[in-house]
Amino acid sequence: MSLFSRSPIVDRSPPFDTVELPVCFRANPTTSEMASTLAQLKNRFDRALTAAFGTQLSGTDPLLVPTSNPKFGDYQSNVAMSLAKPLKQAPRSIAAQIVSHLEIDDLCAPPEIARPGFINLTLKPAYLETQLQRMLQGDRLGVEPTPHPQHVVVDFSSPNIAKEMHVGHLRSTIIGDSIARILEFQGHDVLRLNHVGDWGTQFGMLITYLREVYPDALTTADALDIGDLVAFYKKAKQRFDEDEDFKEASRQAVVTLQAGDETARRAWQLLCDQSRREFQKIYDLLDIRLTERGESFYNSQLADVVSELDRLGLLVEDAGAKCVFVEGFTNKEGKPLPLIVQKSDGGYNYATTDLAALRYRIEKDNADRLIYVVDAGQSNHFAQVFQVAKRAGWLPENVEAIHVPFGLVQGEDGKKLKTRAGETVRLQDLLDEAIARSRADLEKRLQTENRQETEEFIDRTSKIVGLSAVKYADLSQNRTSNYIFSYDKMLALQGNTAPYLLYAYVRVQGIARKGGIDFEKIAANTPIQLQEETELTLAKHLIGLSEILDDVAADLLPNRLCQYLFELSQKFNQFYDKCPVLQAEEPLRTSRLILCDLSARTIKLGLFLLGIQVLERM
RNA sequence: GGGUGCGUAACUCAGUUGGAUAGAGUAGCUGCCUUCUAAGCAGUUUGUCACAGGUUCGAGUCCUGUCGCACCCGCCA
Repeated sequence: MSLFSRSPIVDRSPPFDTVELPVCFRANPTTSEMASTLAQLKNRFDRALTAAFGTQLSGTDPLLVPTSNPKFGDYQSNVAMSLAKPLKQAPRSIAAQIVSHLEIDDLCAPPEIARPGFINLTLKPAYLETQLQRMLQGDRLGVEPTPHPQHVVVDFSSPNIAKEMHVGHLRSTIIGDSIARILEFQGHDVLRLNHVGDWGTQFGMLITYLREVYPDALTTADALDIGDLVAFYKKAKQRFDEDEDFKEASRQAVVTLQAGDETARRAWQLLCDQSRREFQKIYDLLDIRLTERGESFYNSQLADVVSELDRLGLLVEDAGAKCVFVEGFTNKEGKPLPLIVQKSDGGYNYATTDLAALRYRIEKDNADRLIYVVDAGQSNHFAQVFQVAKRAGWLPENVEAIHVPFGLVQGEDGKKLKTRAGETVRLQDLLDEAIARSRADLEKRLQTENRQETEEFIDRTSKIVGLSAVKYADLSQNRTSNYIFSYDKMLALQGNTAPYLLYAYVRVQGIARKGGIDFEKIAANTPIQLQEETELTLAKHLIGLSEILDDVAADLLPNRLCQYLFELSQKFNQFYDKCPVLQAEEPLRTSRLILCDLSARTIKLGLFLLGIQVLERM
C-alpha cells in the first residue's frame, strides 16, 4: 500500500468510479444501431468495389471526404484515381464501374463523375429528413456511444502546491477538461487526474518557514490561515536565500519529511490543504472536475522503479547518477542522452515519478489509453519516458500513451504573457478581468438598447460570457501552436467567438419564448420539410455531428469541434435570416421549429463538450 | 552543434488519410431592422501557402536542402 493511502487526496475518488453523466446524455435504448452517414457510405463503397473488382479490393479505403466545395455535392470519393495504377485502368473508367455497382439510392441522388474521376455524392432531402428525425429521438442527438469503451486517463492541469495557478495552467486545464468531456460522452471510462506538484525540495523551505511564522499551526487544529500563499512562498524563498541557518534547516526538513516524520508531514499536509482550497476556487469557477493524485502519491514506488530498471539491465550509472540511455536523443556533444531516474545525491526526479505514474496507471488503474495534456516544451521528456517505459515492458503494445502538446499563451506583442509590472499573470486575475470586460460590454449594450435587467441577470450573464470567451478562444485554436491572448478578440460579438455561438442559441430560445413553444412537446412524428436552400444546408450540417465527434476523439483536437459549431451557428443564422419560423404556415412552422430545436441542442451539447454553458438570454 | 514544432491575405488563424478554383474571422468599403434580439444577414477588396529542388495523374499537405522564429537538449518540474 502507498505510504499516503490514508490521505484524503487519494481517497476522494476511486479510479474509474462510474462517471455520472448528466441525465440528458444517457444512451437511448430505443435508438437503432444506425451508423453515421459517412460510415454507411463507406460500407456501400466497399461493397461496390468488391462487386466491381473482386474481393482483393475489399477493405480498400474509399477515400470518402466531405466535398471541398458545395457545388460538387456533399461527399466525394477519390478512390478511382488512387486505383488507376494498381488496376492499370483509366480513373474515369474505374469510377464508372464503381458507380454502376453502387447501391445508394436510399441515401443519395445518382452519383456524378467529375474531372479525372471524382465521384460526387449528394444526399437526398428524404434521407436528411429521416436522419433529423433520428436525432430528435433520445437525448444524444443521434450520436451512439462507442462500442469499444476504454479506460482512459487524462492527466491535465497539474499546478504546483504552494504556488498560484497562473496563465501557464490555463491551456492544460481547459483543453484537458474538454478532451475528458468528449471521451466521457463517447462512453469511455475517464479518470481525470490532477498530477499536482506536491513533493520536492521546495517543501523543506516552506515547512521551515511555516514553523517560524506559525509555530502553533502544527499542534493546533485549524490554527492556520496563511492567506496569500504566493506571498508566503516569496517570503520563505527570501529567508532561504539570505540565511544560511534557515537553508540548513530547510534541507533537514526535506529529509525528515521524506522519512515520514509526523510533524513534517503535518506541515506538508497543511500547505497542501491551503493550496487545494485556492485551486478549487478556480476549478469551481471554470466548472472543472478533477481527481487529485499528486506526485507524492508515487513516492513509495520510486525506489522500485529504479531497482526494476536495474534488474532489467537498463540502468547505467554515470557521474554518480542512475540513468537509462535513450535511443535517438543526443546531447550537445553528440553523445547519447540519459534519462536520469536517480540523482547523484540519491534523490528522485520527475522522470522517475512519471515512470512510476505510468506504470501505476496501467497496472493498477487498468488504463487502455494515457493522455498527457502538457505543454509542447516537454515533448522530449515524454518521448523519453515512453521509450523507457516500453523498453521496461511497462507500456505494452495494446496501451496507447500520448503526449497532447500545446503551445504557449502569448501577449499581444507576441511575447510570453506578462502583467504590466512584468510578472506572470495569475489565472484568477485573468478570469476576473474577462468577466469584468464582459460585464462592461453587457451594461453598455443594455444602456443603448434601453433594457432593464436584474443585477442577478447581469452577474450571471457576464460571468458565463466572460469565462466562455476565455475557454473558447483557447479551444478554437489548433492547440499545437502558440496563441495570442486578446480580451478584445475573444469577447468580440462577431466572428468565431463564444458570444457568437451563444447568441445563436439565444435566438432559438427567443423564438420559443415569443411563440410560447415548449420544444419537448413538439410531436416527434411531425414531418420535416427541407425546401429552402438554407434549410437544406443547415440540415446537412446538423447530421455531421457524430462524424466530427469521432474525429475530435481520435485526434484530440477540440478546435475542430469549435469549427463545426461556428459553422453551425453561421448556417443557423442564415436560416434564421431567410426563413420566418413563427409566421410560417403549418406544417412548415413545426418543421422549422424542429430545425431550430436541433440547432440549439447541438450547440448546447457541443459547448458542453467544450466546458461551456449556454444562456437562455443574453 | 543536435532535436522538436512552426512559417498560409494587412491582422488572428483554419486547412481532415496528398484531390477539383487555398478558406474563415477581423479590419476596410457597400447594402438590409413597421417583421422571432441587427451581438445578425448579404455583397465586395486581399495570397510568390518562407525559399529552392524532388516524389506523381495531382503537393499548402510527403521527401531533401536553405533561411527565419519559438521551445528543448545530464542530475528543476
